[in-house]
Amino acid sequence: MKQKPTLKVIAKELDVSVSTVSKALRDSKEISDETKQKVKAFAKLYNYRPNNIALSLKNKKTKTLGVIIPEIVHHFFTTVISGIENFANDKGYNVIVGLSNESFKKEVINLEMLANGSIDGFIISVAKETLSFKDYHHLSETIDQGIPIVMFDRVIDEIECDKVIVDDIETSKKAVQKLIENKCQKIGIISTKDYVSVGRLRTEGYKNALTENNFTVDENLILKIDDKFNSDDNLEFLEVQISEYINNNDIDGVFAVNELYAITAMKVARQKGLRIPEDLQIIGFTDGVLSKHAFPPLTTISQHGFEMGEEAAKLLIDRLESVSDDEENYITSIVKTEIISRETTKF
Amino acid sequence: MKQKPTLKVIAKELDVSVSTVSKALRDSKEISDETKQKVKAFAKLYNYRPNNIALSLKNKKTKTLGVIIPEIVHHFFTTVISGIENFANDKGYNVIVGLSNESFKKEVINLEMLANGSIDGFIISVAKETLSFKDYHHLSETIDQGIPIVMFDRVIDEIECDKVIVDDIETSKKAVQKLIENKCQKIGIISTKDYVSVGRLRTEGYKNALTENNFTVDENLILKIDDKFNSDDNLEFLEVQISEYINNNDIDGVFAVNELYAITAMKVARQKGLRIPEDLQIIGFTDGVLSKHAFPPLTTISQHGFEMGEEAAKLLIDRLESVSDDEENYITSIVKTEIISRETTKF
DNA sequence: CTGAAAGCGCTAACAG
DNA sequence: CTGTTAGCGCTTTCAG
Repeated sequence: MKQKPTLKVIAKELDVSVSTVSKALRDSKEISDETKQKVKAFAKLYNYRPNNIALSLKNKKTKTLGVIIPEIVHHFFTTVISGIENFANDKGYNVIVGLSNESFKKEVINLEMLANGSIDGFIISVAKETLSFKDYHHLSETIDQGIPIVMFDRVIDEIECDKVIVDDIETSKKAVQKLIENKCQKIGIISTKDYVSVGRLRTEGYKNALTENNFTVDENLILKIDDKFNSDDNLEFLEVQISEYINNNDIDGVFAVNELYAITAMKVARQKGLRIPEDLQIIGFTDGVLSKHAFPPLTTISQHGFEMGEEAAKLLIDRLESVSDDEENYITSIVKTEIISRETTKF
Repeated sequence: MKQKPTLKVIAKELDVSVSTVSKALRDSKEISDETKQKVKAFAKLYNYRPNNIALSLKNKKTKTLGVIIPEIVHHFFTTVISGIENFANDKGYNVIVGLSNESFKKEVINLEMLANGSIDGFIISVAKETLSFKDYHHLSETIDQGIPIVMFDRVIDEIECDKVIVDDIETSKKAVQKLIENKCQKIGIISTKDYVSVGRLRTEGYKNALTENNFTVDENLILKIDDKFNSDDNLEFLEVQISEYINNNDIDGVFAVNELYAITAMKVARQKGLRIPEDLQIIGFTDGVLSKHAFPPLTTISQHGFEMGEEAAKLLIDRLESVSDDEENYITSIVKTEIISRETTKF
């Protein structure tokens, strides 16, 4: 087992000083070509690589980003991470991921663990529990300490920071619009509780589309699923809620706020003997594996998670590397969505 | 924006030395209760937290694990990460993820980027390209440098290190056995090219089951999909390969080496007018969202990714924290699998 | 052109 | 009981 060489050992070996080695390797013009050659050759031979930790300590920056998400077993978040990784790596940054499992406490712990020098900034999608508690002190405190945060997807209006979102209202409106154009008469929405910003906004878009088309908004047609916790844990619970909803309401079109809800609605509807899309048209949100491989393949709104990730990483790195502290100059970036028409809608 | 306090500022503020503060905070018995009280109160007030980077530099360990996987947009890997995170966090470790995108080069870069002090050890599932190139120098070199590696799922026999795998041969045998018991007469397998260890082994298990039951092994019934790259990128290619295979072979049972292959086979078979499970029974490998939400829900082998992740993290942390360097004492841990019977098999 | 020294934040051996 | 010092690996003045 051969140890990693340090500047010190190279210096000793070559009988020069540490600072000479350091300078030679960074091609300082203070150093003679001869020594440079010698040092570089030696360094290459022994495969010298500067120690990241030492650099971090010295430079007060780690070149790593902390990403905190509610859960990783989720196609959307996973594509976002890909986007972040992709952009960050190109810029020489690493990515540490922390999972909150939708828990406020775990989110706080993760944040604190990483805020002590491990990372330069955060990219975060807030846990449902945090949203429902409305306790954001951990977030404002880290920003206060000079660690920038970029929020994506589930954002908090009260916190000032860079954000990347989808235009939930507008997008949802378009989806419902499509259902209306497809001759649906009674259109429902399967959403989340209102404290989840995306659920609230998408519901708003749904309502907007209805009123603009002179449909009346029937609150009974708005199902707000209660799943504070990992949705995989209570699949059956989800199913009964949706099943009840579909049985009690004679809808012919439904907009679901995420893939899982859409898929489940489809399953339940089929059990009830409804044909899709003839009897019931369905549009989901988030274009993941489930939608693509569902039977029939689901018409859905593509959220472009990869681009969101890239954009979030870009905003964060820009802020980290900008010389000026434009504290007030926060930007919220809206990434485009598109409807991918597959087979759960007539057109 | 209030700066993070350091020992130094606390020391100055309280007019004691840095080491006194350090010792007081760690409850050293060298320090008087009075000073301890004072220091701790102050530290709490200003929310002091030791700087991770400084600790890392001092201790020569970072308490973070590097996880390198081929792609993150993949349910199995994602559950493994969850397992790793879960175990690692409990032990006070963080997790950095690197994605190789199945590329040899990116794998090497990721490894090198992190091996320079950023992490204490690696957990890795090897990229397909690396497997096919058979170039493992980056792996042996990092082990050589004293950085332990734990491989999972896609492992390399030639490299000595801890490993976490599933008993692919035995498990696949059981799956095929089930098909035989379900009265399938002509059973095929949809696998990967042989350089992917799991594909090779699962094919071996398939053959074993057949011969043990006095079936003849027909090489035509063994489809080896060629997808060096991200399978999402060439879905259609996958589909034509499987479609051709199903059309040319009159099989009534098929074992697919992963979810996607199984789902695709199902889709293709249905297009061909085959009823499932009446005309064709299908068993997949890896219990992910696709299998669960497929129509009909897929009978599959649960690979227990979460447990694999936990086990990998455990092996790595054990090795990191063990005093003795049991270089030779590598262990390969086999995690159990189980067949989850759903609706693509008769029983 | 080269080296000594200081410092990033922290710990620990050693003096006092 | 408290402080000084050295050192982790590196960069960067500042002297020489």
